[in-house]
Amino acid sequence: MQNYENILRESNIKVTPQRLAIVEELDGHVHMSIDELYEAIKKKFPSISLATVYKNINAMIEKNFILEIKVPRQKSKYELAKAPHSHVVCQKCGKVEDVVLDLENVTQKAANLSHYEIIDKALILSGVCPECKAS
Amino acid sequence: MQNYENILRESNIKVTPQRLAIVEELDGHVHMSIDELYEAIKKKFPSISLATVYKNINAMIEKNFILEIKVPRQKSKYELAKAPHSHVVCQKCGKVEDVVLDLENVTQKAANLSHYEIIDKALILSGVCPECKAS
DNA sequence: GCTTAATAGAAAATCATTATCTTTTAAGAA
DNA sequence: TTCTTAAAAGATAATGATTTTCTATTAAGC
Repeated sequence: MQNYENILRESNIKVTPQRLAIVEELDGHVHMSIDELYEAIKKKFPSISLATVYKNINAMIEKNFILEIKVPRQKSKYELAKAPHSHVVCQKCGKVEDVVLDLENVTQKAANLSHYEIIDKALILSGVCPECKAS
Repeated sequence: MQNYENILRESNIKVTPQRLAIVEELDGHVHMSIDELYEAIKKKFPSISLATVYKNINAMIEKNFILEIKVPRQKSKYELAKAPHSHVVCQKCGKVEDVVLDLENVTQKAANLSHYEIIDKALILSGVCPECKAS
């Protein structure tokens, strides 16, 4: 696990134990919903408020330190911002995983067709994960 | 505009004037949020309930007749299901537009990497539309 | 250690969506 | 066409999700 205290400070995010806890949870679990985060952090900070989790998540989203993943048929999941990547989601068990894809061509094509200046890409592929396929 | 009455019937969706109104609105506007739909339909059916709009949208989503588009930083938009395509969204004015892209290679790559069986794809590209770029 | 602006926490408020209940209606059968 | 019935509409309440408000606490620079 990295030294998130300094990374947060460099991003101009005031460092609080609650925020560190959120970041460390995300570091360990990669993708978590608000409820999963809240439950996990309550173990360290039993008195933390759900509103605090929301406020901190939103603050860190604004600083592009955390990303929100809007998953079909699920509540959003959150992850630490890192190298751009896409997501696969299992329609059976709900699991979300990263997958690194080159979207350069597709993005270029989209820019040409739409005349938009493309800044961000979000690709979510839904299907069935290997475990659910097997069972 | 198509004959949605028959298309709905073929999809085993009971045809009501309210449902036809929803479908016709979507046919005319392509992408609409719940609130836009509700406001538009109230002009034809002043007594329609927001709950009815939700219930009908959800019923038609279940029949794969309508699709939900989860847009970053916005409420979901809805569209009539048609040939698969992707979306571009303007971060300034919020407009959403269709763009037809070939995701075959990318999907294949994702399946290979993740070992998921991919069933659905959702690609949203965010950026700045030509109009907002100009102004 | 002091100062201050930002944050945490608790609770309430707001917003979004779904459920409940009664009345109405679409659609097939008679 | 009328009858029958299950489904849908509309009104409202309930639930769920997220944000706001307010006060006490605390991080961080001086």
